[in-house]
Amino acid sequence: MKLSEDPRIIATRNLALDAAQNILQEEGVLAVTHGAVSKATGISRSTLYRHWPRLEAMRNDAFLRAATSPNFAPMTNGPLRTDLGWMMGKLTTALNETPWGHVAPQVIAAAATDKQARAVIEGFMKDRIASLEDVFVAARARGELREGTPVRQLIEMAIAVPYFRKLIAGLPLDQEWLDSHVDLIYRLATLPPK
Amino acid sequence: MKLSEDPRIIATRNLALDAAQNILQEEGVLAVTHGAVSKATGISRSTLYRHWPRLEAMRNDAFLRAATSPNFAPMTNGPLRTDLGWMMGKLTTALNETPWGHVAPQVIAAAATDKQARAVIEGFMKDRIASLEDVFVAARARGELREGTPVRQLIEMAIAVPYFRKLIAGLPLDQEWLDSHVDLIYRLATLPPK
DNA sequence: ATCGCTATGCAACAGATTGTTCTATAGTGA
DNA sequence: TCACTATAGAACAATCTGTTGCATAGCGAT
Repeated sequence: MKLSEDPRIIATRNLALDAAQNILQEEGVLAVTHGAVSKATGISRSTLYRHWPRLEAMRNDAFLRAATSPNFAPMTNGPLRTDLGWMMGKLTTALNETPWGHVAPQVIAAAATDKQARAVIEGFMKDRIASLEDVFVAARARGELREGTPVRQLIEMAIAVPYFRKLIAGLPLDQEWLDSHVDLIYRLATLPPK
Repeated sequence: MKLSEDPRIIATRNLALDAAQNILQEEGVLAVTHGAVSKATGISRSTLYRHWPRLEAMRNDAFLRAATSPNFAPMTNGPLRTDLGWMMGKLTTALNETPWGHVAPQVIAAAATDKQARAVIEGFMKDRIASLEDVFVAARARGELREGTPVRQLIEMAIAVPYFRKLIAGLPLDQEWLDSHVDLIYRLATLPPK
Protein backbone atom coordinates (compact mmCIF):
# COMPACT_ATOMS: atom_id res chain seq x y z
CA MET A 1 0.00 0.00 0.00
CA LYS A 2 1.06 3.55 -0.57
CA LEU A 3 1.91 5.49 2.52
CA SER A 4 -0.40 8.28 1.49
CA GLU A 5 -3.37 5.91 1.75
CA ASP A 6 -3.18 5.71 5.51
CA PRO A 7 -6.55 7.14 6.56
CA ARG A 8 -4.90 9.10 9.34
CA ILE A 9 -2.79 10.95 6.81
CA ILE A 10 -5.75 11.61 4.56
CA ALA A 11 -7.85 12.88 7.42
CA THR A 12 -5.16 15.15 8.80
CA ARG A 13 -4.34 16.51 5.38
CA ASN A 14 -7.95 17.28 4.52
CA LEU A 15 -8.73 18.84 7.86
CA ALA A 16 -5.61 20.98 7.70
CA LEU A 17 -6.14 22.16 4.14
CA ASP A 18 -9.77 23.03 4.78
CA ALA A 19 -8.67 25.23 7.63
CA ALA A 20 -5.76 26.63 5.64
CA GLN A 21 -8.09 27.58 2.80
CA ASN A 22 -10.37 29.27 5.28
CA ILE A 23 -7.57 31.27 6.84
CA LEU A 24 -6.28 32.08 3.37
CA GLN A 25 -9.49 33.71 2.24
CA GLU A 26 -10.21 35.46 5.51
CA GLU A 27 -6.81 36.69 6.63
CA GLY A 28 -4.48 36.45 3.67
CA VAL A 29 -1.57 34.29 2.63
CA LEU A 30 0.82 35.30 5.36
CA ALA A 31 -1.68 34.28 8.02
CA VAL A 32 -1.52 30.68 6.82
CA THR A 33 1.06 29.24 9.23
CA HIS A 34 1.54 25.94 10.98
CA GLY A 35 0.55 27.59 14.23
CA ALA A 36 -2.65 29.11 12.87
CA VAL A 37 -3.78 25.89 11.22
CA SER A 38 -2.96 23.97 14.39
CA LYS A 39 -5.05 26.32 16.49
CA ALA A 40 -7.93 26.15 14.01
CA THR A 41 -8.01 22.38 13.74
CA GLY A 42 -6.64 20.97 16.97
CA ILE A 43 -3.96 19.15 15.00
CA SER A 44 -0.68 19.50 16.85
CA ARG A 45 1.96 21.74 15.35
CA SER A 46 4.51 18.97 15.17
CA THR A 47 2.17 16.90 13.01
CA LEU A 48 1.65 19.81 10.64
CA TYR A 49 5.40 20.34 10.40
CA ARG A 50 5.73 16.67 9.49
CA HIS A 51 3.18 17.01 6.69
CA TRP A 52 4.57 20.26 5.33
CA PRO A 53 8.13 20.89 6.51
CA ARG A 54 8.17 23.97 4.28
CA LEU A 55 5.39 26.43 4.94
CA GLU A 56 5.39 27.41 1.29
CA ALA A 57 4.23 23.89 0.35
CA MET A 58 1.26 24.08 2.69
CA ARG A 59 0.20 27.43 1.27
CA ASN A 60 0.53 26.16 -2.25
CA ASP A 61 -1.63 23.13 -1.46
CA ALA A 62 -4.24 25.49 -0.07
CA PHE A 63 -4.10 27.53 -3.29
CA LEU A 64 -4.57 24.45 -5.40
CA ARG A 65 -7.46 23.15 -3.36
CA ALA A 66 -9.28 26.45 -3.74
CA ALA A 67 -8.60 26.64 -7.46
CA THR A 68 -9.89 23.15 -8.12
CA SER A 69 -13.35 23.53 -9.55
CA PRO A 70 -15.96 21.53 -11.42
CA ASN A 71 -15.45 20.57 -14.99
CA PHE A 72 -15.69 23.30 -17.57
CA ALA A 73 -16.37 21.09 -20.56
CA PRO A 74 -17.64 23.54 -23.15
CA MET A 75 -20.99 23.20 -24.87
CA THR A 76 -20.51 23.83 -28.55
CA ASN A 77 -23.79 22.77 -30.12
CA GLY A 78 -24.68 26.30 -31.03
CA PRO A 79 -26.04 28.72 -31.67
CA LEU A 80 -23.23 30.97 -30.45
CA ARG A 81 -25.51 33.07 -28.29
CA THR A 82 -26.60 29.96 -26.37
CA ASP A 83 -23.13 28.47 -25.98
CA LEU A 84 -21.78 31.81 -24.84
CA GLY A 85 -24.52 32.20 -22.27
CA TRP A 86 -23.89 28.71 -20.95
CA MET A 87 -20.12 29.14 -20.61
CA MET A 88 -20.37 32.56 -19.02
CA GLY A 89 -22.97 31.17 -16.65
CA LYS A 90 -20.53 28.47 -15.58
CA LEU A 91 -17.78 31.00 -15.07
CA THR A 92 -20.06 33.25 -13.06
CA THR A 93 -21.25 30.37 -10.92
CA ALA A 94 -17.68 29.35 -10.19
CA LEU A 95 -16.89 32.87 -9.02
CA ASN A 96 -20.06 33.15 -6.99
CA GLU A 97 -20.35 29.74 -5.40
CA THR A 98 -16.93 28.11 -5.05
CA PRO A 99 -14.11 29.04 -2.70
CA TRP A 100 -12.22 30.37 -5.69
CA GLY A 101 -14.26 33.56 -5.67
CA HIS A 102 -12.99 34.34 -2.19
CA VAL A 103 -9.49 32.94 -2.43
CA ALA A 104 -8.57 34.33 -5.84
CA PRO A 105 -7.68 37.84 -4.58
CA GLN A 106 -5.28 36.32 -2.10
CA VAL A 107 -3.68 34.09 -4.71
CA ILE A 108 -3.40 37.02 -7.10
CA ALA A 109 -1.72 39.11 -4.44
CA ALA A 110 0.64 36.27 -3.59
CA ALA A 111 1.50 35.85 -7.27
CA ALA A 112 3.57 39.02 -7.07
CA THR A 113 6.28 37.06 -5.29
CA ASP A 114 5.19 33.43 -5.32
CA LYS A 115 5.87 31.50 -8.51
CA GLN A 116 3.49 28.72 -7.57
CA ALA A 117 0.66 31.14 -6.92
CA ARG A 118 1.24 32.60 -10.36
CA ALA A 119 1.22 29.12 -11.85
CA VAL A 120 -2.13 28.41 -10.21
CA ILE A 121 -3.63 31.56 -11.73
CA GLU A 122 -2.17 30.94 -15.16
CA GLY A 123 -3.46 27.39 -15.22
CA PHE A 124 -6.88 28.52 -14.16
CA MET A 125 -7.02 31.28 -16.77
CA LYS A 126 -5.73 29.05 -19.52
CA ASP A 127 -8.61 26.65 -18.85
CA ARG A 128 -11.20 29.40 -19.00
CA ILE A 129 -9.78 30.91 -22.15
CA ALA A 130 -9.57 27.52 -23.85
CA SER A 131 -13.19 26.74 -23.01
CA LEU A 132 -14.40 29.98 -24.55
CA GLU A 133 -12.13 29.50 -27.51
CA ASP A 134 -13.81 26.18 -28.24
CA VAL A 135 -17.14 27.95 -28.30
CA PHE A 136 -15.92 30.52 -30.81
CA VAL A 137 -14.12 27.99 -32.98
CA ALA A 138 -17.30 25.93 -33.21
CA ALA A 139 -19.29 29.05 -34.07
CA ARG A 140 -16.87 29.89 -36.83
CA ALA A 141 -17.14 26.34 -38.19
CA ARG A 142 -20.89 26.82 -38.33
CA GLY A 143 -20.40 30.03 -40.24
CA GLU A 144 -21.71 32.25 -37.43
CA LEU A 145 -18.61 34.43 -37.38
CA ARG A 146 -17.24 36.55 -40.18
CA GLU A 147 -13.55 36.54 -41.03
CA GLY A 148 -11.45 38.84 -38.88
CA THR A 149 -13.50 38.60 -35.71
CA PRO A 150 -11.08 39.42 -32.86
CA VAL A 151 -11.78 36.25 -30.92
CA ARG A 152 -8.94 36.57 -28.40
CA GLN A 153 -9.99 40.08 -27.59
CA LEU A 154 -13.61 39.06 -27.15
CA ILE A 155 -12.65 36.21 -24.86
CA GLU A 156 -10.55 38.56 -22.77
CA MET A 157 -13.45 40.97 -22.46
CA ALA A 158 -15.89 38.21 -21.63
CA ILE A 159 -13.71 37.01 -18.76
CA ALA A 160 -12.30 40.34 -17.62
CA VAL A 161 -15.60 41.96 -16.73
CA PRO A 162 -16.91 39.32 -14.31
CA TYR A 163 -13.50 39.04 -12.67
CA PHE A 164 -13.25 42.79 -12.37
CA ARG A 165 -16.73 43.10 -10.92
CA LYS A 166 -16.34 40.29 -8.43
CA LEU A 167 -12.72 40.57 -7.31
CA ILE A 168 -11.87 44.23 -7.76
CA ALA A 169 -15.01 46.35 -7.79
CA GLY A 170 -16.97 44.18 -5.36
CA LEU A 171 -20.07 44.25 -7.56
CA PRO A 172 -22.56 41.37 -7.77
CA LEU A 173 -22.68 38.90 -10.65
CA ASP A 174 -26.43 38.42 -10.94
CA GLN A 175 -28.60 37.09 -13.73
CA GLU A 176 -29.53 40.51 -15.04
CA TRP A 177 -25.93 41.56 -15.37
CA LEU A 178 -24.99 38.22 -16.93
CA ASP A 179 -27.63 38.53 -19.63
CA SER A 180 -26.63 41.99 -20.70
CA HIS A 181 -22.94 41.08 -20.60
CA VAL A 182 -23.38 38.02 -22.80
CA ASP A 183 -25.55 40.08 -25.09
CA LEU A 184 -22.87 42.71 -25.54
CA ILE A 185 -20.17 40.13 -26.24
CA TYR A 186 -22.43 38.40 -28.72
CA ARG A 187 -23.22 41.62 -30.57
CA LEU A 188 -19.53 42.42 -30.69
CA ALA A 189 -18.78 38.98 -32.09
CA THR A 190 -21.34 39.32 -34.85
CA LEU A 191 -20.55 42.93 -35.69
CA PRO A 192 -20.46 43.78 -39.39
CA PRO A 193 -16.99 44.70 -40.73
CA LYS A 194 -15.87 48.27 -40.18
CA MET B 1 3.64 76.04 14.75
CA LYS B 2 1.84 72.81 14.23
CA LEU B 3 3.54 69.81 15.68
CA SER B 4 3.30 67.98 12.40
CA GLU B 5 5.50 70.60 10.75
CA ASP B 6 8.60 69.58 12.65
CA PRO B 7 10.93 68.51 9.84
CA ARG B 8 12.01 65.48 11.83
CA ILE B 9 8.44 64.22 11.90
CA ILE B 10 7.96 64.85 8.20
CA ALA B 11 11.20 63.12 7.31
CA THR B 12 10.53 60.10 9.48
CA ARG B 13 7.01 59.77 8.18
CA ASN B 14 8.03 59.97 4.53
CA LEU B 15 10.93 57.59 4.92
CA ALA B 16 8.78 55.11 6.79
CA LEU B 17 5.87 55.22 4.34
CA ASP B 18 8.15 54.85 1.34
CA ALA B 19 9.54 51.70 2.88
CA ALA B 20 6.10 50.52 3.95
CA GLN B 21 4.80 50.92 0.40
CA ASN B 22 7.76 48.97 -0.88
CA ILE B 23 7.21 46.13 1.55
CA LEU B 24 3.50 46.22 0.76
CA GLN B 25 3.97 45.61 -2.92
CA GLU B 26 6.76 43.09 -2.55
CA GLU B 27 5.67 40.99 0.41
CA GLY B 28 2.02 41.74 1.03
CA VAL B 29 0.02 43.57 3.65
CA LEU B 30 0.84 41.37 6.59
CA ALA B 31 4.55 41.92 6.04
CA VAL B 32 4.12 45.62 6.75
CA THR B 33 5.04 45.78 10.45
CA HIS B 34 6.85 48.22 12.68
CA GLY B 35 9.76 45.82 12.83
CA ALA B 36 10.04 45.38 9.06
CA VAL B 37 9.85 49.10 8.38
CA SER B 38 12.41 49.75 11.10
CA LYS B 39 14.81 47.26 9.59
CA ALA B 40 14.30 48.69 6.10
CA THR B 41 14.80 52.32 7.09
CA GLY B 42 17.03 52.37 10.12
CA ILE B 43 14.32 54.22 12.03
CA SER B 44 14.09 52.73 15.50
CA ARG B 45 11.07 50.66 16.34
CA SER B 46 10.12 52.86 19.27
CA THR B 47 9.90 55.86 16.95
CA LEU B 48 7.64 53.99 14.56
CA TYR B 49 5.38 52.94 17.42
CA ARG B 50 5.16 56.60 18.40
CA HIS B 51 4.06 57.59 14.88
CA TRP B 52 1.61 54.72 14.41
CA PRO B 53 0.60 53.14 17.72
CA ARG B 54 -1.86 50.98 15.78
CA LEU B 55 -0.29 48.94 12.98
CA GLU B 56 -3.52 49.18 10.99
CA ALA B 57 -3.05 52.95 10.68
CA MET B 58 0.43 52.56 9.23
CA ARG B 59 -0.80 50.06 6.65
CA ASN B 60 -3.67 52.30 5.69
CA ASP B 61 -1.33 55.26 5.22
CA ALA B 62 0.77 53.07 2.94
CA PHE B 63 -2.34 52.14 0.94
CA LEU B 64 -3.30 55.76 0.53
CA ARG B 65 0.16 56.85 -0.53
CA ALA B 66 0.22 54.20 -3.25
CA ALA B 67 -3.27 55.06 -4.46
CA THR B 68 -2.50 58.74 -4.79
CA SER B 69 -1.95 59.37 -8.45
CA PRO B 70 -1.71 62.25 -10.90
CA ASN B 71 -4.78 64.18 -11.88
CA PHE B 72 -7.28 62.46 -14.09
CA ALA B 73 -9.00 65.56 -15.41
CA PRO B 74 -10.92 64.31 -18.41
CA MET B 75 -10.47 65.73 -21.88
CA THR B 76 -13.90 66.20 -23.40
CA ASN B 77 -13.26 68.24 -26.52
CA GLY B 78 -14.14 65.35 -28.77
CA PRO B 79 -14.42 63.52 -30.93
CA LEU B 80 -15.31 60.56 -28.73
CA ARG B 81 -12.66 58.31 -30.22
CA THR B 82 -9.95 60.83 -29.29
CA ASP B 83 -11.22 61.52 -25.78
CA LEU B 84 -11.59 57.81 -25.15
CA GLY B 85 -8.05 57.12 -26.33
CA TRP B 86 -6.70 59.87 -24.13
CA MET B 87 -8.50 58.71 -20.99
CA MET B 88 -7.64 55.07 -21.49
CA GLY B 89 -4.06 56.09 -22.12
CA LYS B 90 -3.99 57.87 -18.76
CA LEU B 91 -5.48 54.86 -17.02
CA THR B 92 -2.98 52.53 -18.66
CA THR B 93 -0.07 54.76 -17.77
CA ALA B 94 -1.20 54.88 -14.17
CA LEU B 95 -1.26 51.09 -14.04
CA ASN B 96 2.07 50.76 -15.80
CA GLU B 97 4.13 53.50 -14.26
CA THR B 98 2.89 54.34 -10.78
CA PRO B 99 3.18 52.27 -7.62
CA TRP B 100 -0.53 51.62 -7.85
CA GLY B 101 0.00 48.98 -10.50
CA HIS B 102 2.08 46.97 -8.07
CA VAL B 103 0.26 47.73 -4.85
CA ALA B 104 -3.29 47.33 -6.11
CA PRO B 105 -3.33 43.51 -5.86
CA GLN B 106 -2.28 43.74 -2.24
CA VAL B 107 -4.90 46.36 -1.44
CA ILE B 108 -7.55 44.31 -3.22
CA ALA B 109 -6.60 41.23 -1.23
CA ALA B 110 -6.65 43.22 1.99
CA ALA B 111 -10.08 44.60 1.13
CA ALA B 112 -11.56 41.20 1.96
CA THR B 113 -11.20 42.02 5.65
CA ASP B 114 -9.99 45.61 5.85
CA LYS B 115 -12.64 48.29 5.53
CA GLN B 116 -10.09 50.98 4.86
CA ALA B 117 -8.51 49.02 2.05
CA ARG B 118 -11.93 48.62 0.48
CA ALA B 119 -12.53 52.35 0.85
CA VAL B 120 -9.27 53.08 -0.96
CA ILE B 121 -10.29 50.86 -3.87
CA GLU B 122 -13.80 52.23 -4.07
CA GLY B 123 -12.54 55.79 -4.08
CA PHE B 124 -10.04 55.00 -6.79
CA MET B 125 -12.62 53.25 -8.96
CA LYS B 126 -15.19 55.97 -8.49
CA ASP B 127 -12.68 58.50 -9.84
CA ARG B 128 -11.94 56.40 -12.90
CA ILE B 129 -15.57 55.73 -13.67
CA ALA B 130 -16.47 59.38 -13.24
CA SER B 131 -13.72 60.46 -15.62
CA LEU B 132 -14.93 58.12 -18.34
CA GLU B 133 -18.50 59.11 -17.68
CA ASP B 134 -17.63 62.74 -18.40
CA VAL B 135 -16.23 61.65 -21.73
CA PHE B 136 -19.41 59.82 -22.68
CA VAL B 137 -21.71 62.56 -21.44
CA ALA B 138 -19.85 65.10 -23.54
CA ALA B 139 -20.06 62.79 -26.55
CA ARG B 140 -23.78 62.44 -26.08
CA ALA B 141 -24.14 66.23 -25.84
CA ARG B 142 -22.35 66.48 -29.19
CA GLY B 143 -24.77 63.97 -30.66
CA GLU B 144 -22.14 61.27 -31.12
CA LEU B 145 -24.12 58.66 -29.20
CA ARG B 146 -27.52 57.28 -30.04
CA GLU B 147 -30.19 56.91 -27.39
CA GLY B 148 -29.94 53.75 -25.35
CA THR B 149 -26.17 53.32 -25.47
CA PRO B 150 -25.24 51.28 -22.36
CA VAL B 151 -22.72 53.76 -21.06
CA ARG B 152 -22.20 52.20 -17.63
CA GLN B 153 -21.57 48.84 -19.21
CA LEU B 154 -19.11 50.28 -21.69
CA ILE B 155 -17.22 52.09 -18.95
CA GLU B 156 -17.02 48.90 -16.94
CA MET B 157 -15.61 47.03 -19.94
CA ALA B 158 -13.17 49.79 -20.75
CA ILE B 159 -11.74 49.66 -17.22
CA ALA B 160 -12.12 45.95 -16.54
CA VAL B 161 -9.91 44.73 -19.37
CA PRO B 162 -6.74 46.67 -18.51
CA TYR B 163 -7.16 45.85 -14.82
CA PHE B 164 -7.69 42.21 -15.63
CA ARG B 165 -4.68 42.08 -17.94
CA LYS B 166 -2.34 43.88 -15.59
CA LEU B 167 -3.39 42.64 -12.15
CA ILE B 168 -4.84 39.21 -12.79
CA ALA B 169 -3.57 37.78 -16.05
CA GLY B 170 -0.14 39.40 -15.88
CA LEU B 171 -0.33 40.55 -19.50
CA PRO B 172 1.31 43.74 -20.77
CA LEU B 173 -0.57 46.96 -21.46
CA ASP B 174 1.26 48.15 -24.55
CA GLN B 175 0.33 50.65 -27.24
CA GLU B 176 -0.86 48.00 -29.68
CA TRP B 177 -3.22 46.50 -27.17
CA LEU B 178 -4.43 49.93 -26.08
CA ASP B 179 -5.32 50.94 -29.64
CA SER B 180 -7.35 47.85 -30.37
CA HIS B 181 -9.06 48.02 -26.97
CA VAL B 182 -10.11 51.63 -27.43
CA ASP B 183 -11.22 50.79 -30.93
CA LEU B 184 -13.48 48.01 -29.74
CA ILE B 185 -15.03 50.15 -27.01
CA TYR B 186 -15.60 52.93 -29.52
CA ARG B 187 -17.28 50.62 -32.00
CA LEU B 188 -19.52 49.30 -29.25
CA ALA B 189 -20.44 52.82 -28.25
CA THR B 190 -21.42 53.76 -31.77
CA LEU B 191 -23.17 50.52 -32.63
CA PRO B 192 -26.41 50.85 -34.58
CA PRO B 193 -29.52 49.80 -32.63
CA LYS B 194 -30.26 46.09 -32.57
C1' DA C 1 -6.64 -11.09 18.79
C1' DT C 2 -1.92 -9.95 18.44
C1' DC C 3 2.03 -7.66 16.54
C1' DG C 4 5.05 -4.51 14.05
C1' DC C 5 4.75 -0.01 11.93
C1' DT C 6 3.93 4.76 11.97
C1' DA C 7 1.04 9.00 12.53
C1' DT C 8 -0.21 11.75 16.13
C1' DG C 9 -0.01 14.45 20.53
C1' DC C 10 2.64 16.60 23.97
C1' DA C 11 6.37 18.85 26.16
C1' DA C 12 10.48 21.31 25.92
C1' DC C 13 13.70 24.34 23.86
C1' DA C 14 16.29 28.25 21.45
C1' DG C 15 15.66 32.01 18.48
C1' DA C 16 12.99 35.64 16.51
C1' DT C 17 9.18 39.01 16.73
C1' DT C 18 5.89 42.06 19.07
C1' DG C 19 4.36 45.60 22.05
C1' DT C 20 5.87 48.47 25.81
C1' DT C 21 8.62 51.55 28.72
C1' DC C 22 12.62 53.88 30.16
C1' DT C 23 16.77 57.01 29.59
C1' DA C 24 20.21 59.58 26.99
C1' DT C 25 21.07 62.07 22.86
C1' DA C 26 20.46 65.26 19.28
C1' DG C 27 17.77 68.33 16.32
C1' DT C 28 14.39 72.28 16.40
C1' DG C 29 12.61 76.95 16.88
C1' DA C 30 12.76 81.13 19.67
C1' DT D 1 21.96 80.03 24.26
C1' DC D 2 17.85 77.61 25.96
C1' DA D 3 13.55 75.04 26.44
C1' DC D 4 11.21 71.59 23.93
C1' DT D 5 10.61 67.27 21.79
C1' DA D 6 11.69 63.64 18.30
C1' DT D 7 14.71 59.99 17.95
C1' DA D 8 17.87 56.02 19.19
C1' DG D 9 18.82 52.42 21.98
C1' DA D 10 18.32 49.15 25.59
C1' DA D 11 15.61 46.27 28.34
C1' DC D 12 11.54 43.55 29.22
C1' DA D 13 7.59 40.11 29.03
C1' DA D 14 4.68 37.82 25.88
C1' DT D 15 4.05 35.47 21.76
C1' DC D 16 5.31 32.86 17.65
C1' DT D 17 8.47 29.78 14.97
C1' DG D 18 11.06 25.85 13.93
C1' DT D 19 12.93 21.67 15.89
C1' DT D 20 13.50 17.52 18.68
C1' DG D 21 12.51 13.49 21.75
C1' DC D 22 9.25 10.49 23.72
C1' DA D 23 4.81 8.27 24.80
C1' DT D 24 0.37 7.03 22.89
C1' DA D 25 -2.90 5.37 19.78
C1' DG D 26 -4.49 3.89 15.23
C1' DC D 27 -3.38 1.20 11.14
C1' DG D 28 -2.73 -3.13 8.21
C1' DA D 29 -1.22 -7.92 8.16
C1' DT D 30 -0.75 -12.36 10.10
